[in-house]
Amino acid sequence: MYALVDVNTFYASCETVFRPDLKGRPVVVLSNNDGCVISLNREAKALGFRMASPWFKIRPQLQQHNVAVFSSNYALYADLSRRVMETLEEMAPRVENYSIDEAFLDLSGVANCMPLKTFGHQVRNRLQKEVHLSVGVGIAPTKTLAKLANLAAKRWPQQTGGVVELTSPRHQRQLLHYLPVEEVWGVGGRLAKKLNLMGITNALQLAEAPTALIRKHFSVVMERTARELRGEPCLAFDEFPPTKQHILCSRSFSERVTDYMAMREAVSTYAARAAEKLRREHQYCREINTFIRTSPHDSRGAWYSNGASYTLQIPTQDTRDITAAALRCLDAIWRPDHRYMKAGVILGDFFSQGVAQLHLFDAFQPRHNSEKLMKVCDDLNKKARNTLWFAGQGIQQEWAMKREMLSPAWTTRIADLPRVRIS
DNA sequence: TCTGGGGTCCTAGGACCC
DNA sequence: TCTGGGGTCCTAGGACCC
Repeated sequence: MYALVDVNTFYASCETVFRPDLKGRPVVVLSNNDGCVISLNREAKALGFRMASPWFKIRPQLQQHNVAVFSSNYALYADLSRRVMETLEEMAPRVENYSIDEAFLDLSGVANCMPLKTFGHQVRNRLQKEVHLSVGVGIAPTKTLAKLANLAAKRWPQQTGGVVELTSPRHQRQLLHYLPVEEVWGVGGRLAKKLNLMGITNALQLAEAPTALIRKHFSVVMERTARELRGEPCLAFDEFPPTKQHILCSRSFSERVTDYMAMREAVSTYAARAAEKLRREHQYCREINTFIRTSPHDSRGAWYSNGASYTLQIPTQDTRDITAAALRCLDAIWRPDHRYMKAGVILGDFFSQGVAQLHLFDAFQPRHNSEKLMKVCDDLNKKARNTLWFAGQGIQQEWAMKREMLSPAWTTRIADLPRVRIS
């Protein structure tokens, strides 16, 4: 048996934890750059506001309804997420940290101690009391069913008390019959449309469709989803996250970038940040990819989107190598006279140590003392962000993202408070 | 009339998730 | 004026191998 625990309206809830004055008030959280809505609490949803609405379009209505609006504050969300996960780890034998606001629990053995539903309520009560966040709990024999049980717990909080146990086949069929197929985990808009054309509109019909038919029209992913709905586990429980295959750092700019030097600063900054993430994963990479693009919504000027990649001879984790490669890629794809909206750097082809395989006649040698130098940089920046950076990243960073309604870093150190630039 | 069989690796693109 | 960021997995097709 698995449980899926998921924090209700996570980002919006985090913003209210330290602001009791917001109780009962609608709250929304905006994406990076204060672009669009990415989290809304129950009150904001009840007013008819929707996910992904551009802020500039709904701003007047938000003001009119006295909605509290926040820029996203990832330092705060990550810290509250950590507290949730730590609490869950104390309660369940095994925990899979699935996303910033959800975890699967392996409930093996729990039923010997108490009814599973009781356990679900204990989890809920404890998180409410200790972390001041409200969660939904779904319990079922497969991950996909646990997801649906969780959905039901959140959709009918009054009737369910926030906990749904979906262990009996009869209850499973009832719920599946009720839910449209696009609500199933793994079925997105495109696949739902295709399923609907085949006459499969609810989750029960997908569960009962012949495997051969599903396999004929879809990939093995859909077959697994259908089997999971029938109660046959196909998705493994991953207690330890597998090592990443790619690391990406990208941002939209606060204003369109047209200047080559500004773009170099941005790409250098993302490369440095990606390198930092790489070192935190204790990996070395060989492939560096840079992409730049204009806005698809921009009616002025032609749309342009391009990327280039560079493969190093020797895997590296040194910011200097990664930045140099990222800038080489930029030079290959940079075209003047575009209004760029976004750029990013992707690292790939990872190795767990620097010198994986030296080329027989290789002129390239690993940099001397690279690891030590990078460690010094990381340690300094860990104490206080942006203590030390490479000159190429720039100082003014006019293109850096906008976060005009950022909440304070309630839970973390003073050093992490939003930095005020003194010029 | 009629031209093998069995693999690997890589990449681009499409789908999904939060 | 203004529309996020960071990931995963699978498949088809091409190049290449013996």
